[in-house]
Amino acid sequence: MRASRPDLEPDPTLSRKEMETLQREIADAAVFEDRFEFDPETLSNPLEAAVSGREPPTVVGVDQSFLTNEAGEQDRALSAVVATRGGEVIERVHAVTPLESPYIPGLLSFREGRPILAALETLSVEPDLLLFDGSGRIHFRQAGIATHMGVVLDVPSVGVAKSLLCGTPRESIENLPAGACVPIEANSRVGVTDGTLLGYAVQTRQYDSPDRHINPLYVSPGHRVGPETAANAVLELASSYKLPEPVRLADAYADEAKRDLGC
DNA sequence: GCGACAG
DNA sequence: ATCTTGTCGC
Repeated sequence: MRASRPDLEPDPTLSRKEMETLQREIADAAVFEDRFEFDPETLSNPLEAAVSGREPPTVVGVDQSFLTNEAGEQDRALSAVVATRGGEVIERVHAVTPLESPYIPGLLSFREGRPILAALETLSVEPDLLLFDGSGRIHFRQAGIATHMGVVLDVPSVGVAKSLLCGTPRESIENLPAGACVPIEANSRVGVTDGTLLGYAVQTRQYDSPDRHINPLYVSPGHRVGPETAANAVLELASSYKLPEPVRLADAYADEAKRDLGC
């Protein structure tokens, strides 16, 4: 698949100031509400799809690993993409590209965006929904990597982060029961009116015993998906593990492909 | 000036 | 992200 807005692609050579300006453009172009054709009830349930007479949507997970050179420094990114439909893997692709930018909190898409787009260009199926490891709207300028990629490709996307970049949970997120969702609202660190709903802390799994507990995921709209749909999609797609299946599979594939290259 | 900060 | 053993719980 190709970019529908190549002018908004993350350019690693931009100055920090220019990157932030581009992110505000991305946020302006982003749609943080449902605007897609597929039936969200059929995301991972083939039976629902059969009953509704529609084929399940193609959900694609994206993750990265990094390769080291002889000197022991990270010099390349490996982007892994796993496409699923009705709970089954239908295609896997990956791409290795040179690293062009360091990791800077808030500017992740300028480090990982190009590699991701390179991998997605080799994907033959058309994604109905893209899942990224990282934030979407939960971002200083409402333009996390899921939002940036979703806007550039104009495909519905969701951000799935393991820790909270910014924003404030409306209530305690300690030891939530499986299935629970707690709103994450904008605070003074986010460039939008305080209290704006940015996403949800989503508890996909939880231990039974009260001894130790699992932390929630932080789910936010990337593009063309509202916060409720994003949270429900992640709950729907997380069958047996904390991470939604497409992301978990992409995570494993990123490591597998890395090993096959000898680290 | 100080603190905070996805992967 | 990555470097890594043991350890707790089902």
